[in-house]
Amino acid sequence: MDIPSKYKPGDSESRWYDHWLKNGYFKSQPDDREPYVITIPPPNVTGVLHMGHMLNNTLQDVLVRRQRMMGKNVCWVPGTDHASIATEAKVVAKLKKEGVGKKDISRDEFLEHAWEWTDKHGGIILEQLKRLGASCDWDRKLFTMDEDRYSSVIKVFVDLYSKGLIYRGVRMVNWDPDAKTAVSDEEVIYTEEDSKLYYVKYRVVGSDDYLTIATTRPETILGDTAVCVNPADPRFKGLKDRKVIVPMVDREVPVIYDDYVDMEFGTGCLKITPAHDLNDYEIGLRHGLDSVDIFNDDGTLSEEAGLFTGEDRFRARELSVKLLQSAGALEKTENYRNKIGRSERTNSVIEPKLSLQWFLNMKDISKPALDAVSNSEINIYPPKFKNVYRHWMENVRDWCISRQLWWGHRIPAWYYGKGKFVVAENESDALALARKESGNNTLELSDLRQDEDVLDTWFSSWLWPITCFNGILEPDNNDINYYYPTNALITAPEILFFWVARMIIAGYEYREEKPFSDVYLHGIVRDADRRKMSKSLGNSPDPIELINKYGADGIRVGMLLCSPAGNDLLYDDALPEQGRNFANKIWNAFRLVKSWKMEDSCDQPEWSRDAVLWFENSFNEALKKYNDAFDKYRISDALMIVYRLFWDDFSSWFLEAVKPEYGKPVDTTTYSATIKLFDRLVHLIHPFMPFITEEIWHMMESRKDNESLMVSEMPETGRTKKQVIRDFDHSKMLVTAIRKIRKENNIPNRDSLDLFVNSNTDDGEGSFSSIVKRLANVSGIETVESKPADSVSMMIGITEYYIVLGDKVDKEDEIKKVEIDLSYNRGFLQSVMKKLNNERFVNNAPMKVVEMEKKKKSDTEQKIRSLEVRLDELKR
RNA sequence: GGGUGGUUAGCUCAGCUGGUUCAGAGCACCUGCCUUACAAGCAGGGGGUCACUGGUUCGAAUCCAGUACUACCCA
Repeated sequence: MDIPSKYKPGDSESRWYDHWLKNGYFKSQPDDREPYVITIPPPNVTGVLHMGHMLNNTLQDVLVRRQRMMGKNVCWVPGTDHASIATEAKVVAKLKKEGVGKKDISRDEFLEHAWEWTDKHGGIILEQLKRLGASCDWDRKLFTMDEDRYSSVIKVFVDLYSKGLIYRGVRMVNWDPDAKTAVSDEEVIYTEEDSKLYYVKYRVVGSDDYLTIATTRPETILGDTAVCVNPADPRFKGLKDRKVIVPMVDREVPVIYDDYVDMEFGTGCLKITPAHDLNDYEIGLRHGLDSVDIFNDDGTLSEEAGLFTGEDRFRARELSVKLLQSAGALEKTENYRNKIGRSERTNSVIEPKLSLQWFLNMKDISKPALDAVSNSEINIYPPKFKNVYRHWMENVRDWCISRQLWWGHRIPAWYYGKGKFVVAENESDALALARKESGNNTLELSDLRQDEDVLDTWFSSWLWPITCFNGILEPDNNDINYYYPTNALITAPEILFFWVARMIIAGYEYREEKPFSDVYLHGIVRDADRRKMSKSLGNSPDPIELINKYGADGIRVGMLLCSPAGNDLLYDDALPEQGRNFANKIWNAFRLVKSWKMEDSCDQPEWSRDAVLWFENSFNEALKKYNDAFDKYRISDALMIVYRLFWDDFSSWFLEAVKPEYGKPVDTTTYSATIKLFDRLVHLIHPFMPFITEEIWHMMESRKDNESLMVSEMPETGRTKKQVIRDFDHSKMLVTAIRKIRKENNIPNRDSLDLFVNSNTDDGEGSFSSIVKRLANVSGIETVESKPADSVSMMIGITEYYIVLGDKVDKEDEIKKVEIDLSYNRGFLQSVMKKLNNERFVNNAPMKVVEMEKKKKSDTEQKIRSLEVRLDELKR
C-alpha cells in the first residue's frame, strides 16, 4: 500500500464533510432515543469567523460528536443573531460612504438596506463553520429576525407588559451627541485623558461664607440643584438646612448630606447635577432633588440652561470658566487626569443623559433562575462562576430593553393622544385596544404612532433555546416537547449576565423549566502577550487560513490543548502546529500497521500477546479517565488523555513491541488485535479530530457507502487489571534504565546485552520480560544471588538489576552514583522514621497512612541494604 | 470604591474534601540519533523554597488569617 509519509488534510476534509452531509448524519428528528441538544450561541449575522468562534464551536462539536457516538439523538441547532447595534452601525457606515445619511431616508428604506446587507453577508460565518467540521443540523438554521423568531419576541413583550412586568421609566443613558443615539455600556471606551479640575466657590445664603467645590465640568454648574457633603465630615457640620447660591445662574439650592461623597477627594464638597451624572442622579432620587436638563440632543446647551443656549458643550465650558473668573467665583485651576468615556463609533465624548426607556422588572421573574443555579438544577462549569452568578442575581437591576435604533424588533407600543399608549402584537389589535381604552371609537390607524425604538438584541436571544424549537408561538409542538430543556450551553463568561442568566429567567417564565442543564464557560482567545485579539491590533489570525495551513483537525486540537475551562487561551501558532503533528503521528502509525504483511501460519509471539494484554488494560484505564474528564467538562484534559494514550502508550510502547522485524510478516492474531485497538482509538479521537479519524477508519477495512465513524458506537469501558498496569510500568522503567545505560556507555541498540536480576530483591513486579528483551535488546534475563563482576546496576522499585559491561564499567563513577543514591535513601528513611517514632502520628493518623509509612520504611531499608552491599563490592 | 478569582518548572496549566517515593503534564530547552511508520520524528536528560509572613495540625502546595502582586465583573 502506498501511503504518503505526511498527512495532507486538504481534500479529505471536504470529501468527508460532503459524505456526512449527504448521508444526513447531522440531521435530527424527534424519536424514542434520548436527545442531546445544544443551541449555538448565535454569532452576529454579518460577522466573519474569528478565533473566539473557533474555540466556541470546536467545543460544541466535540461534545455533540461524542454524544452522537454514544447513541444519543443529537441536535445542534445553528443560527445567527441580528446584533442590532453592530449591524446598524455597519449599514449606516455603508450608506454614509454612498453619501446617504440615516436621517435622509425613511425607516422602511433603511430596513431595506439592512436586509440587503444581511442577505449578502449573513450566513458567511455559518459556511465558515463547516470548514471547521461543525456537525450542526443545517436544516434547522435560524435567525433572530426571521418570521417566527420576530413574532415570538413581540408576543413575549406583549405578554410581559400585560403581566405588569414591563414599564416605561426614566434612565440615564450613554448619549452619543454626534450619532444622536444612546449607546450601550459596552460601546463606551474609557481612557485616561488630560483635563482640568476647577475649584468654584458657592456662597452660603445668609452669610459671607462660601463652599468650594471641585469639578472637571464647570458648564454643568448650570444644571446644579444641590451641593452635597459627607455627614461625617467635621468641616461641614453647621450647614444643615442651609442653602447655597449656584454661581452664574444665582439659583438657591440646598446643602445635602450623603455618604456617597468621598471626604478625601477634591474639597470634600460635591455639586449635584442630577440630569447629567449617574451618581448625581441617584443622589437626586434619594434626596428628592429637581433636575435641570441643560443639553440638547446634539450636545449644545438648551433653553433650560439659562445661559449659552445653542453653544456647543465644550465652547460652553470655556465661556463658563471666563464668566466664573470675572465673577470672582473661580478659586483655582489644577491639571488633572481622569477617565473619559468616548463612543466606540464616533469617538465623541459620551454625555450621560436622562431619557424615557422601556424596562423589564427583574425582581420576581429572576427568582427561579437564582434558585436553579443555587440548588444545582443547572450546573455551571467551572463552578467558580456560580458565586459570580449568584452575586449578580441577588443584586439584579431592572433591564433596560429599548434601544434608539431601527434594526431589530420594533417595540409594539402605539401612542395616541397625549402620552397615552397601548401595547399589542399588531396594529389592528392596537387600534382596537386604543379605541376601547380611550372610549373613542373614531380613532383610526393614522391616529396611532408606533414607538420608534427597537428592543435590545438580548431580548430576542434570551428566548433562543425556546424559539429554536418555536416554543413561544406553538408551546406544545413536538420539537419543543422533545428537545427542551437542552443539555448544554457553551459560551464565554463575559456574557454570563447579558445572556445566560436571562435565558434561564426566560426558560422558567415560559416553559416553567430550565433551558439547559449545563453551562460551560470557556475563556477568551488572546495572543501570546495576553492581549485580546482585535482587528485594530492586527493580532488575530484568519481562521480559514489556519485551517488551510494546519488542517481543521490540527486547529481544533490546537484550540483545545491549551484551554482549560474558564481560563483564557493564549493563542500561538505552536498550538495548531502541535495539532497538525499529532495528526501526522496518527497517520504514520496507521501507515505502519497497514504496511504489515499477514501470515496465517505464524504463531503469536509472547511479546505481542503480552503487549495486547497490557494495552487493553491501559486503554480501559484511559477511557475511564476520558469519560470522567468529559463529565466534568475538562475537555482539554480529555484530549490530553487520548493524546498521550495514542502517542506514548500505543505508538511508543505497543506498536514498538508488536511490530514485526523488517521484512517479516505479522501473525494474524496480533494484526487483528492491533486493528481492533486502533479502531477503538480513532473512536476516542474522533470528536476532536473528525476528519483524519474518518479517513483512517475507512482505510482500515472496506466499508459500505452509508457507513461512518461519526455514527458508529463509542467503546464501552471495560475492567482494568491494575496489576497488569503496575507490572508493565515496572518493565517500562526497566527498559528506560537499560536505554540510559546504553546511552551513557555508548552501546548501540543493535548490540544485545545480558540482564541479571537479584533474586533476593525480586518482589515479583514486572512480568513483561519478553517485551523488555525486545525493546531493550536484551538476550536473556538470568537470576543471580549477588552482583556479577564488571556490571552496573539499577534499581526498579526495590528490585535490583545488573548489566555486565566488562571493562567499560567506570568504578569511580558507579561508586559516586551509589553514594548519592544511598544518602538520598538514608535521608528519606529518616523522615519516615520521624513520623513512625512520633506517638501522636501513630495514634492519630489513619491506619492506612501508618501502614503506608511502614511499607516505605521496609522498602527503604531493603534498598539501603542493597546499596550498601553494592558499595561494598565496588570498593573491594 | 464594592465584589470575585488567581499566584506551582522558561511558557500554559493539573494537583478534588490535608497523608501513596508527591511535587506532575504538555510545550519549550539540553544531549545523541536521517534506526526501513513518522526529523511534523526517535531515544535519553536537566529544570520548581508550590508568591510572602504567621497560624491550625502528628503532618500543609492543599485548611485559616494577614501582606504583596495580578485578572475579571460591577460602579
